[in-house]
Amino acid sequence: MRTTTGHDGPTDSITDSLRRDILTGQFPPGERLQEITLARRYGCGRSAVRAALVELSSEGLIERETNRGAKVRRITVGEAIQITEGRAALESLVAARAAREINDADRAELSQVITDMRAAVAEERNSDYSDLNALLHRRLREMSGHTVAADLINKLRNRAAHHQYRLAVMPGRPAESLEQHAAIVDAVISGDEDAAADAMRNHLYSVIEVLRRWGDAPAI
Amino acid sequence: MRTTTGHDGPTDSITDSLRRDILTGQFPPGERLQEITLARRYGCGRSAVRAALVELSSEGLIERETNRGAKVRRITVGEAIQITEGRAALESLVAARAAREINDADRAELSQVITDMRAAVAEERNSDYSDLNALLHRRLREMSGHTVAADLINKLRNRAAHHQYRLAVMPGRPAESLEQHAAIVDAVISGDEDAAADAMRNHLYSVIEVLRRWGDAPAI
DNA sequence: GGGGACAATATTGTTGACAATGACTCAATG
DNA sequence: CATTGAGTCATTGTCAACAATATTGTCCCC
Repeated sequence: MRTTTGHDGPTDSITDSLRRDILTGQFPPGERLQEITLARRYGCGRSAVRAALVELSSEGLIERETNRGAKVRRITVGEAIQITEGRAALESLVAARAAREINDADRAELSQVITDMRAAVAEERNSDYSDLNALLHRRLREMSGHTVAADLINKLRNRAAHHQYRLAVMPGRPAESLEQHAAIVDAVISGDEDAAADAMRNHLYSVIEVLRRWGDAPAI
Repeated sequence: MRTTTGHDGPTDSITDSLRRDILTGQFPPGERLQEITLARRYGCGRSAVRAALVELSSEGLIERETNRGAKVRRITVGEAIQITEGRAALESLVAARAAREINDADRAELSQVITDMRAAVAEERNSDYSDLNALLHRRLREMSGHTVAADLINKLRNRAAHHQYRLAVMPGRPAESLEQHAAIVDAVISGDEDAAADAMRNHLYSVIEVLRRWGDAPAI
């Protein structure tokens, strides 16, 4: 069951519901997050909401001022670049580790993802490509077995989610990033740790290049 | 004023007090953190304690289970290695950025830190050397201007603090790490981004080497 | 008409009580 | 003697009321 408000009820924690609603844009950057309003929205008391606000604040998704409430954090392009630089450092580590730990089943799965990506780009199914993109990065994190880095990357991805989204709908961008993803998978499959790290870093610094071009002409 | 319990009162937040008490070993790994006990200790209500627990949990310092309370997380050697690998990825980014942003005042300051380090090692003032070590890394983060990476590194350092401490009192270790720190500073001062990143990575992977040797013979 | 003091309102921070959940004790039973 | 069950206890999760604080609006005086 999924309601139109975008939350499933008390099955998952209020923190997860609120995080999802922020990431999906139900609460745009800068929006005030009033405790009593959120409590009514999610059908719980203020304490649960407060716990969620504390947690999301430490994740960098919202900012809280004492006695002045919480609001959705507005991520500048400059900060999005720093976030992606951090991701580049950590995801290259993860890619190298995945190349070391790879097995045959994982090799087949990664190849399949690239195949699906090519199809999605060819047929201009941008949404599917975006999903496959997330899937590829997630599976690489899982294969690496590096839980510490994987956890940090997850939080960083969330923080820059808005900017990442704008990237996915940029004309010509999927085709460009497809080749970078293919290079990453090639390196991981062949077990070349250094090449995997380089390919991943190269991919994310190309993302940074796009963000930097946006820096001069901010949109939305 | 500083009491024997090691907290200053309500001047700083309960989160900071609790974090400090965990890092200084007042609450050893595995210790249960009971809300009502902490509330009495810090002279506040349970809600403030709960907020602190939520935050420290997301920092990785404690683990919380629903309806079962919180306890200080026990960091295995394996996890300490992963944490240091993450730090290596992020601190090498920071070192490179510091090398790019360096100015003359910072150059003089970094040189002075190395000079002080040499003196501390020569006179076997291990505690002083440890402080200078923290100072050097912190100043490099500040000079880099990379707040995102600096923040993540801070949290990672906290998580592995216990293991780092054991490292500082290891015989012969300060002398070894001194040369690595000197190499980092040399590269940063000369503005060579790649060399700075390499030197920092080299330093932290030498830390990992020590941790790995400990893995076979865990102490304390 | 403008500025500052002051009251009114709205919102967060805190406390205390109660409900819900899990762990433990101990006896009864096979 | 081990096991299972009910009952008890300790602890966390939740809620509602109250206090503290910031914001807004109003009135008076200049």
